[in-house]
Amino acid sequence: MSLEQELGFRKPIELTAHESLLNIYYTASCLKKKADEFFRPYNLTDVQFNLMMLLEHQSGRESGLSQAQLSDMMLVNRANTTSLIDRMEKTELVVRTPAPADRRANIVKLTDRGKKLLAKVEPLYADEVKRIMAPLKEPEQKRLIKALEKIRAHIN
Amino acid sequence: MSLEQELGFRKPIELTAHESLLNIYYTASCLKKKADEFFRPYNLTDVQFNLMMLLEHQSGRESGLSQAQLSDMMLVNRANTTSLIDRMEKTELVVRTPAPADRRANIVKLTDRGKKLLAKVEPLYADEVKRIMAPLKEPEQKRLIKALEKIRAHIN
DNA sequence: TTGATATAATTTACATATTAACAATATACC
DNA sequence: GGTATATTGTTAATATGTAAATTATATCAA
Repeated sequence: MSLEQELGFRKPIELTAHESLLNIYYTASCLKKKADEFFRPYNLTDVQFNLMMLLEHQSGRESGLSQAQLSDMMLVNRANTTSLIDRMEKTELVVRTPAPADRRANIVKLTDRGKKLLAKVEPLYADEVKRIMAPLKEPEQKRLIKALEKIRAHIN
Repeated sequence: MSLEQELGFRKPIELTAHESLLNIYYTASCLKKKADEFFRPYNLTDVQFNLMMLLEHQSGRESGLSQAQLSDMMLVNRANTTSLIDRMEKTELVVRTPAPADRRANIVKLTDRGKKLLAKVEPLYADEVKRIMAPLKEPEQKRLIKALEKIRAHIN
């Protein structure tokens, strides 16, 4: 179903480039809503889950990532990471520990509770993602990824 | 450039379906950042501009749309539309007028100031959108749109 | 007609995003 | 070594998104 139909537009979007852009926005928004719904029973948000995934799968041998590293990997600024981690410390999913080599920096680590929750939710999340993307076969997904990479490369 | 490279991931994303999903998210996020930057000199946000576009191009002969109609077309809920229009009334871009046929409803209309600003910004915005989407030729954009439609159709 | 239900907008509480300004600490260079 | 500059994280102000509860008004159905 086209964007115009889904949103109840009375007139078509004239510019294909604009229609492409709005489709990317709108699809991301639909995916986010679905993700919110998926994570709610676990008292998690998609952003919090994403941060836990980064800590689990992207942290090196030292275990844990600095707030600046997390900010970069999540494409958000540092101010936002501060309050996100504040909330996640309150629910005991992560802890801040001082960085041994840099007294300005915090290393963020998963707590045992965070690790346990992630271990439970992650396989269910993977199944859900596979289910949602199933209408596109692997080569179609690869083409989609390439197209989006081309656009990002051209934004700035 | 791949998502992993752009975000400085140390390990690849294993699931193609997950990589597809993250690419949609991150591309939308990059586009949003670019849009924020584009609209800042006009004291506008992308959401405010989108609402003005809807009022200009999607409202019927009566001129203006109810807040509920705007909510549906913008993918945001009514709570959010209330505060968005509050802000836009303060900056005198839109006005609320009572709906003649339904005393519960407000009809939102562009002010003269709103119309003038839109007339100035819209062609510049169209150029920018064309520029950003230029790396994808028309048929590639159509394929991208179809792929995103397929995903949305399968979310729920 | 009335009583149940639905819809329009608002309010509240909260999560997440931005920028700008700031303090503390590192780093680079003369 | 000492100074200029950069980086890390925090705070404050603001914009945007969510859900849930509330008020006012419409609509449907017995």
